[in-house]
Amino acid sequence: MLTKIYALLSKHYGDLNWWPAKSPYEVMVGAILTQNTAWTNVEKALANFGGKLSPPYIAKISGEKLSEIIRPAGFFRQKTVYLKAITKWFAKYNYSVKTARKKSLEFLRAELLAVKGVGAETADSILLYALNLPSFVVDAYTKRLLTRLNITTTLKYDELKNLFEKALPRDVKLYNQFHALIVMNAKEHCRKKPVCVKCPLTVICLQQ
DNA sequence: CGCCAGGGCCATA
DNA sequence: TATGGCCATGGC
Repeated sequence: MLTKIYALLSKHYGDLNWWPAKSPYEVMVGAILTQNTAWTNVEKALANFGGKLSPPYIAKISGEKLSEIIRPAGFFRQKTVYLKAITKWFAKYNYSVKTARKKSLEFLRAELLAVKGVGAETADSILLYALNLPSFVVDAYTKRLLTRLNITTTLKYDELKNLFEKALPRDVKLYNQFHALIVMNAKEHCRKKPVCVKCPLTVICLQQ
C-alpha cells in the first residue's frame, strides 16, 4: 500500500528535491524552528538572519539577539536554547557533515535525541535532509495521511517509522522524496475532507 | 474572534 | 508508559 501511495504521489508531483534550505546547517535550524509552527513563520525567521546564518554566528550571538531574530517562528525562548544546543552538537564534528557521517546512523540518531529540543521527528529530519542518511521522517502530515486512508490510527512514532522503512528500500533519495511528497500533498488539500477529488490519491480514497 | 501550524519538554500518576 | 499543560507567532 505504501509503495502504491508513493507511486501515485511521485507520478503526480515529480521530483521535489527537498529540504528547502541552502545548507545542511540551515536544515537543522529549519527543523527546529518549524516545530509545531507554520513554515511561513519559519521563513520570516530565517529571513531575519539576513544571510548571516552560520554555526559560528549562532554559537557566539547572545540569546537575547537570537530570540529577537527567530521571534516570528514562535516558541522563541525555547527555540533559542534548542538552536544553541544543536549548534553545540554540530561543533563536535567541526560543523562538517562529512565528518559527522563517519559515525553510524544509529550513533548519530542517539546523539541527536540527547540534544535538548531534538525529538524523534527533528532528529530524523536532520539525519535525512542534512546528513543524507536513510532515516524516514514521520510527521503530523504522515500520521494524518495514514489516518485518512484508514491504514493506522494508533501507531506511535517509531512504529510508524518502522512501517515505512520495512515497506521501502533503504534509500536516501526515496525517503527524501516520499516525505516531501506527503508534505506537498497535505498542503495542497484540505486536511478534513475525506474525499479528495483532485488529489492524486483519489484512487485509494475511493476504495475505502 | 478562535483555530491551527512539518514538536518537544516536563510534571504527574 | 501515558496523558496534559505549556510554549508564541502569524495566517485565515
